[in-house]
Amino acid sequence: MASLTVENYIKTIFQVCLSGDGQAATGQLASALGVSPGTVTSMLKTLSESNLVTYTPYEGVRLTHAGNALALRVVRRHRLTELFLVKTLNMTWDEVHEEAEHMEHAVSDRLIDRIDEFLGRPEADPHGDPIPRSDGSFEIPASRTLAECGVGDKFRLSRVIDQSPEFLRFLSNSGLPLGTAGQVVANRIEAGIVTVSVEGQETTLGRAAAEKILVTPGR
Amino acid sequence: MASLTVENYIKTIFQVCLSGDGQAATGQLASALGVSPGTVTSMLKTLSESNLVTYTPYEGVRLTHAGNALALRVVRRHRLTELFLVKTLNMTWDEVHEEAEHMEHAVSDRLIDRIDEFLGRPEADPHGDPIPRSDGSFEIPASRTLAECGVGDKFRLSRVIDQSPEFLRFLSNSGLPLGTAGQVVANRIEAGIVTVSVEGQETTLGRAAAEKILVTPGR
DNA sequence: CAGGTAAATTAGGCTGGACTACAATTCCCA
DNA sequence: TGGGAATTGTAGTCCAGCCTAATTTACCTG
Ligand SMILES: [Mn+2]
Ligand SMILES: [Mn+2]
Ligand SMILES: [Mn+2]
Ligand SMILES: [Mn+2]
Repeated sequence: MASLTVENYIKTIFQVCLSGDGQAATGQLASALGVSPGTVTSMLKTLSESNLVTYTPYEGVRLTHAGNALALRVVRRHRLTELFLVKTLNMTWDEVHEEAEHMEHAVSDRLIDRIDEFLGRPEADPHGDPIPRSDGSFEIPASRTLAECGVGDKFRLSRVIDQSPEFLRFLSNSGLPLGTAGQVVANRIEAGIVTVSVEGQETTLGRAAAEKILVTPGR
Repeated sequence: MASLTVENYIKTIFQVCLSGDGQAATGQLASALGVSPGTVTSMLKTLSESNLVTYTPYEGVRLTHAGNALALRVVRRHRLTELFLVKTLNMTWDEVHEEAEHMEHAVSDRLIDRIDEFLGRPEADPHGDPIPRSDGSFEIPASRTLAECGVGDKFRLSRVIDQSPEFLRFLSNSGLPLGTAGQVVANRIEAGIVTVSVEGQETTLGRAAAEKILVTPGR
């Protein structure tokens, strides 16, 4: 059984690898996990001996097949837990991450499978992040950022990259929850602004914000 | 913040004290927690220094006010979690204890309060154990064992002492879930047998089983 | 009331997971 | 292309929780 600490390392390596070049650097892990670089180095040796990662000093670390499977299980527990809390207790998408961060280590895979069934085998969590399936399969739906959209493009808000409670609340308060359908009415790179129309209501976002929002073609 | 280990010690001390003379002995804690007696002794010193218990070597340990408050919070989290799993996922009373045993350390008090509200501020968990309230109050409803009932007594099954999955499943399969109303039709001490009638159906239990079942006056 | 037994404590040791301080490596730019 | 800065790795230390073995205490019984 992997300890809570090991699960957190593996999940973090998974996420850093996904959002980069497929490798995780010691420093990235250290800051993501809130520990010192030396601590990461020694843990990487441990994980390597457990055959969860392949580690090349001064170069980086990547997950083995077993490590990837463990990461997917932890991510699955996290995301299904988040959705479960939203669906049953009406919690909001800015509240659930913190709770799931702890619960992901405490719920059994059996319980998670029941939650999965209860929720009707959902494909995405409250932030639009895809949910790994119990058989270990995992697909990332195609999408682009709102900033990449051209004027006139119709879209559906499918995923949020910046999951800080502040940004999520900003989106909710701006009438932009997950699933929102709308149309881009302006995208001025020089001005660093994207304006969208949602149900007749126009909202203007800064470019940085627009880059944190993923959309699929709408309507 | 109390660690998972500390929470487990405090909860166990609480339970051992309740089911005995108000004191917990080192050996009882060691076997309940599955650790060696020496380990318990050293932890008791730690807990004592944290002012969670008062510890008298060779005599026993009891909870301080702060220790009692912590124990009640852990028990509250455990029991509300159990009931939540039963109500939302239709889990059975023999399945939920194991899950709650882990989740009780992972769910925040804020989340538990929302679960409490969602469930309508229940007074008892799926096993009939009373749920401590968020203000720290805690009452144990009066009851007696089924074995203490006389012939003709009408009862309602209010709580189960032996919470092993096997016993709980036995009760379910015998048509004796929590809340069952019935009547004692025989109680032969010599034979070590108690017979009850539930909805016209008679069931005979051994004395040991009858002592593990608590009832309130029925009808 | 002495001695044996059961329970508890102490002593010493181990592992996982963290830190700091220092040394080595890599990278990047002048 | 050499040297300084940033990054990474190493060494040594600490603490929480656990263990076993040896010792001490308490209790009971003859
Ligand atoms: Mn999350
Ligand atoms: Mn999420
Ligand atoms: Mn339980
Ligand atoms: Mn219970």
